[in-house]
Amino acid sequence: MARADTSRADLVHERVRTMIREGLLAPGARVREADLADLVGVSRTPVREAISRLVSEGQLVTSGGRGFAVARLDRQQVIELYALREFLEAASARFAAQHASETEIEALRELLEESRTLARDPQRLAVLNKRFHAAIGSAGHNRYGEQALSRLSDHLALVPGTTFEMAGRAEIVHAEHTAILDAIDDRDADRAEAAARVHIRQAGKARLKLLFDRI
Amino acid sequence: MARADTSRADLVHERVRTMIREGLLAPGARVREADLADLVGVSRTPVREAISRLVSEGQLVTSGGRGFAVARLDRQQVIELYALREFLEAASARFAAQHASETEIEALRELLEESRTLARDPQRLAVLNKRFHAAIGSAGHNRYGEQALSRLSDHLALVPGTTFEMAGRAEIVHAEHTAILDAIDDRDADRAEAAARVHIRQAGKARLKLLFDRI
DNA sequence: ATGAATGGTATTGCATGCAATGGTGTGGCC
DNA sequence: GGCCACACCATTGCATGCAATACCATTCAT
Repeated sequence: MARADTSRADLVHERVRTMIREGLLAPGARVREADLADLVGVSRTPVREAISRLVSEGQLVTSGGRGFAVARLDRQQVIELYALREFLEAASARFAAQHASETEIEALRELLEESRTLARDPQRLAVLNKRFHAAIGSAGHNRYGEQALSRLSDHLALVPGTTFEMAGRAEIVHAEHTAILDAIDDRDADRAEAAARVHIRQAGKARLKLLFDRI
Repeated sequence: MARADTSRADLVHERVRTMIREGLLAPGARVREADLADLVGVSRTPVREAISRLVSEGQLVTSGGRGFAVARLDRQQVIELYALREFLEAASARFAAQHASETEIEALRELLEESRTLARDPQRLAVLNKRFHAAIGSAGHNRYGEQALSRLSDHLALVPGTTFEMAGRAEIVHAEHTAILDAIDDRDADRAEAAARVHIRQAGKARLKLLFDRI
């Protein structure tokens, strides 16, 4: 079985990522090789490969001497994460302004419409928000940028809560997203980059405020 | 043996990275699990973990149905790499301007001096150049930024040749590095960011020219 | 009652063995 | 002489088994 479009290790890796993203595996939660092996129905060997990758990616940490745990970010890490995100989203927006196809821009427009009209609850808005940023990343047609962004998004999933719980946040985000998309649509790379940067700076501020209030 | 400061998988991973960085493993070179296991003196299990990580990082690719090979970047990938690098180095420079200690700035100054006075051959200059950029990354005190930069540097190692082979390149690089460091020293984040961006754009142009000429 | 020592146990780290797969070389046939 | 088929072999994917370790609970002594 030297071939398989997706190895069992990939399966486990993806499964854990999803579980973290969906909150089934919260920061600090313990992760055991044998448990994962049972859950996915494979032996410990591919599980180890997946875990090894997740540790090197920073999603899991080796918990003392006793197994692994989902990483838990401290305040400083969240600050650093958003500081870098400012640049990565700015890069994405610029690339999208330069390289997005008309179809991709339309898809972005639809995502924006959906979050404005259909979505009310914070959870759904948070999902749509993630999709919007991922779609910009993919519209930039830069493999390295997209991968860096996807990894950063994995790390963001380790920060508890969503800023969409805050009153008025949805409207602000919508306005900022619109500004980014309009700039991309106009093929104005500088403006797209600047708009993305402003957006992430505001998002970071909101996030830290939320984190500070609830801790 | 549930504890070891560095597992055998880490050892293999680091070893391969180093071999690629130092050119012992050129892009396209075949990589076999058993060979690596013999080389490092471990069994195939930790080797597989390391390879799995290297593949997910993009350093290795699964070569058809037959084993692995060191990744080979095409022209488009090099373009994308430098497009992203512009942003990551800009981020690094900004962070360094904001957070570098005086000691770190002094170390940067010394690296610059060394490459101006001591180094003549392209290989040595390329090494010093890498160290300079890595030092800026580390002086920024942003874990995520530093890791993203280190990963990008691994990818750069997959591009053959060095621009320091080009006549007059050393002087240009030195001037641009000086501009970045001066801005960091002045704690002028905007200027540092802009200078880094200009530098990488020029570096990218030089790199593509070199690649185009030799292919 | 509290602290320290000790044995048991949960859990990882690694090696080995086996099966599956795809390429590669060889021989036969047209 | 060229082409196709077949068998072999190299190489990976995975499961299992064993050893080592650090935690945890329990017990004993003070």
